[in-house]
Amino acid sequence: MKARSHHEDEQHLTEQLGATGLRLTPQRQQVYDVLRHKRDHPTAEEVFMRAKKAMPEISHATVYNCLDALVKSGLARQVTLDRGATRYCPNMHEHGHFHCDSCGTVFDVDLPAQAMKLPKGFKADHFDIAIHGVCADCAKKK
Amino acid sequence: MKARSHHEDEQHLTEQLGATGLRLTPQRQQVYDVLRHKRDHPTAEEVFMRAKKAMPEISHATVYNCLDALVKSGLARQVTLDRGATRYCPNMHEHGHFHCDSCGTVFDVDLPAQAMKLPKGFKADHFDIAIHGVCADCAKKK
DNA sequence: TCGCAATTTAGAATTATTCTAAATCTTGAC
DNA sequence: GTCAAGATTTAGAATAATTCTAAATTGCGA
Repeated sequence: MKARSHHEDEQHLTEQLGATGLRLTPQRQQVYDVLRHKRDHPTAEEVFMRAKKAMPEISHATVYNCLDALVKSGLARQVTLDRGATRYCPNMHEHGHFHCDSCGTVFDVDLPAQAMKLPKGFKADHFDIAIHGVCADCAKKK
Repeated sequence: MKARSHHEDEQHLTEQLGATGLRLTPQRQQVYDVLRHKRDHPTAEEVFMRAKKAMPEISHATVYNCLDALVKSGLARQVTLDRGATRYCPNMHEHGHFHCDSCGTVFDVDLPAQAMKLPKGFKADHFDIAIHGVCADCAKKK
C-alpha cells in the first residue's frame, strides 16, 4: 500500500470529489481521515464519535452526508452485512469482506478478479461480496 | 425448478426446522408460503403485510422471528443491499443478487460457482454476492 | 392430564437513517 | 473586492427498521 503525503491526499480528495461535482470541505476531509486512520469498517455512528474528537461541532447528518459524498466519488465503499448498521471502508482496491460470526471482525479479502456472467443487457456497476464464517483466530479457540 | 406438493412442502419444512431445534408453526408455514408465492425479495414489512391477508392476527415480531427461523434452518436467505430494509429470498440454490439502481428490482443471478481463496484458517459458512447496476429493460429505456 | 419450554402477541423501546429549516460558507459574475 | 446563488452544515425532529418485554397461548413428553 503506497502511503500518500498529506498534501497528495488532499489533492486526491479534491479531484475525486470535484469529478462528482462536490467540494472538499473540512468535514469531508475529517470523515475521510477517520476512515483512513483506523480501517476497522466503522459504522456511521462510530465515524461520528471518532470525528467528534477532532471536530466537536460536527453533526450526525453531516457524517452521513460526508460518507455519501465519499462513496459517490469513489473514495470509500459501503459495506452491508446482515441487518444492522452499514459500515464504511476506504480501501478501493477490488476486494470482498469476510465477517467473522464469532468475534464480529470484518476482514478485507482478495478476490479472484472474476468475470461474473450476467443476463444479456445487464450492466454491472460494482460488486459487493460478503463472506460469513469464522476467522482463523476464532476457529483455533474452539 | 421442481415443484413440491403441499404435503412434501410441509414435511420439508418440518425436517429443516427440526434439524435446527425449531418447530413448524402455522406462522412459520405462512411466512414461508409468502416467500415462495411471490419471489420478489420482499422486506420484512412486505412479508408482514402479505402474511396478514391470510393470517390477520400475525404480529410484526413474529414475522421477524419466523424469518430468522427460516434463515437459520436453511429455508431462506437474507439479502442486504445498501442501507435500508433487509430482504428475503426462498431460493436456496447458489446464486447472487443483481440490484437495478434504476427500477429497484432485485434479480437472482447464477454464479460461476467458484472457490474464493480465503486467508489460512478462515472457514467460510456462506457467501453473499450483490451486484449493483442497471437491468436490461432499464438500460434499453435510456 | 400436567407442566415445561417454545412460540406468539401487542406494543413499547431502541437503533439507524433521513428530513427540515435556518445559518454559514464558497464561488463565480460583475 | 462585493454580492447573489448555490452548496454545505447544523441541531433536532421525524421516520423507518428492528429488537425487546412481559403476558398469553400452544404443543409435546412424562
